[in-house]
Amino acid sequence: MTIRMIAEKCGCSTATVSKALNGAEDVSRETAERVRRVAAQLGYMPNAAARSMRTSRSYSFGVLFRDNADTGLAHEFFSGLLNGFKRQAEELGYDIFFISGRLGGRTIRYAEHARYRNCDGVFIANESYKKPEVRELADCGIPAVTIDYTYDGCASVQSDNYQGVRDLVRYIHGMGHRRIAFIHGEDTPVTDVRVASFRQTCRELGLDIPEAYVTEAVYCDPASCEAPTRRLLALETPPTCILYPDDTAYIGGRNEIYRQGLRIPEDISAAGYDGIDLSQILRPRLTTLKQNADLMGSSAARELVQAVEQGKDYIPRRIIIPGQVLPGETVGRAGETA
Amino acid sequence: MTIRMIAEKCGCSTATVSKALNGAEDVSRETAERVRRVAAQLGYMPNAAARSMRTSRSYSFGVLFRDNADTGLAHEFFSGLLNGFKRQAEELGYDIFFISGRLGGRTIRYAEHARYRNCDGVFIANESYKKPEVRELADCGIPAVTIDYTYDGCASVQSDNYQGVRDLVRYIHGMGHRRIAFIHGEDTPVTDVRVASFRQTCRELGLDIPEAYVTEAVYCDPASCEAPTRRLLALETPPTCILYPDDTAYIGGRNEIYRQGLRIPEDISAAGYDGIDLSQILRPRLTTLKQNADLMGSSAARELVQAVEQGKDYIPRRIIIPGQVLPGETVGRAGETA
DNA sequence: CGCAGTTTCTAAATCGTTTTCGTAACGCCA
DNA sequence: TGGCGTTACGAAAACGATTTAGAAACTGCG
Repeated sequence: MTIRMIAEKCGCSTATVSKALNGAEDVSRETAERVRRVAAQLGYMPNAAARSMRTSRSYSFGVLFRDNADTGLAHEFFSGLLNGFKRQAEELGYDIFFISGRLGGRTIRYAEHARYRNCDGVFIANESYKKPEVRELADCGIPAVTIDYTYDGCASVQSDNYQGVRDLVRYIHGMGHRRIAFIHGEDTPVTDVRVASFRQTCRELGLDIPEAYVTEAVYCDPASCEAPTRRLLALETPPTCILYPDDTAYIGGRNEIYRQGLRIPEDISAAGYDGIDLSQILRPRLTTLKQNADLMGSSAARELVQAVEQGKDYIPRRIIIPGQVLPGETVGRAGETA
Repeated sequence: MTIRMIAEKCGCSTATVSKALNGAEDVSRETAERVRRVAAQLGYMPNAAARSMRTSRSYSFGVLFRDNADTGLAHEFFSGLLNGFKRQAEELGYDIFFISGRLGGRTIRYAEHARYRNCDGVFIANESYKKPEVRELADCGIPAVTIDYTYDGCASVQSDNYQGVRDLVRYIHGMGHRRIAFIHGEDTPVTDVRVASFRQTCRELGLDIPEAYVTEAVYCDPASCEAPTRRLLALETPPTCILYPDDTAYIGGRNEIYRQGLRIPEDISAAGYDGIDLSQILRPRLTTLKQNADLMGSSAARELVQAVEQGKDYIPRRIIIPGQVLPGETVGRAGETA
């Protein structure tokens, strides 16, 4: 079913058919209707490749997700991000495909891949922004939106990690806790923000946080939280509440706490981050901060469409999406102050 | 950078450039090398749309994943499936994009979407195979591979659910259990196979399974497992081990078991299905059956490439991927027989 | 009737690649 | 020299859409 067949059946030219289907001005209402009727009847679908070649618009977005580790899509935060992006992008008329570093047994740079597929925009999430190859992609002239990271000249959507940690700490403080520890994730820009917010918020609240209370583990790696948890519990004045890098990592802490014969939250309180399903399934229900991954994804899609359609006029924006404290049962009321 | 620019710079025709880059026979080695050198130097990338139009091959696969529910990608089994498929497809030279029911604010049938994008093959996973629209996609002439479901004329990759349940039950039987209950998922073809295997295996083992031992919950829905678990534990002769629909759903059972003041595995044993990360993180570590999602995905990609490249000659195959019992700590040794 | 203006349509070029078919050049042999 | 086979290359035609520039038809007006 090409445009030519419709033209023949309608007794008009392909130009007219094209214009009729695209709602151009200079085609009479009757002709337009006839063309559309015939097209529908023949089950016509335009050929994306042909259209793309002529218009140099593919109506597709490339998505860059970490492809090495298994954690690419498995993590609920990122799958939520992708879902939100996908849904909104499709609603606005763009399909999405994955940008990868391999194609046909050969290694290919991300930017090459994006150019090869002619994508109109790229969505960069869950990749190491330090890699020069990623920066090349962000800078290669194709509009891009990044997640939780700012390149200049590039729009970004960021989870409000500063306010998130702040809200969480204030909530915990409001439950009476004065000795709060933070086992944070490995060194990344996001971690920097969270730790900075933690320290600043504690300062504002007049809490004295010993250095030993701020320690490092690995995101999504429960085992990495066991030793830090053990060390915290063994301190002379242990914390009354521990913040974990994320909900998944919390499991490691929880295992360690139980192993020590302690109860949550009676003996020690704990909080996670992300607000994935798991956190709400566990008993006691985890107190955590829910990141609005879906909204982040859909905002990114809307922003990317703006960037594409405004072209040169577009001014990159930074969109901050707030999270929300999800009070669970793992942060109990602490009676006394430290 | 088009092929024409390379031609000019090399002083030859576009035909020669094309042939040189594609490794055709009738081009001298020197010319081929010169062309390739210039192409690399200019950072040439072919235009996928143009190539696709000419060859009517897009080197892309459409992927159909359930897009309504949130569970689309969040579930580790499906994200594993997708990851495996994606990696292998890209290795073989195919990009992947998502087929969806919406495009540009309009509703579109899956098959239309697939035709629009000219994809060379489609990968159908995690969708209700009962929907006529899905069947239309599978039948629309584009080679397709389905997961855990057989359409005729269509290749499929299936997890060996029969053997999986069988292995799991035999493992549990080997641990001394004689009263085994199965809380299975909602009515789907996969569930049918698992329940059939459960009954048959029990029969082979000479176990008498009362009707009340086989009951229904909902996949990935922990809450749905609470009541069935409660009912099982309240029976006059309760089971000594309960199989859950999947690892996630098990959490609901676990919560209920703990609420009753019982211990796992001392008082009651339990097993999951899927072998997602969560199962190995929990303490006690969950005894479960690991489905090899990654291998299923990559097998599907290989099979789809076969189907595409063999064309008419291709004979659809059904590929069965075995799972593996992951012995954890939730199935204990049962002392006596029932 | 002639002219200008408007509406509706079409011919043809174009996007970047692959592929077919033709042919020039060359070497070889009789 | 003529004929033949081989090798290396190029001209040109596709693929299916959009778009530009212009033509045809019609209207209205003096």
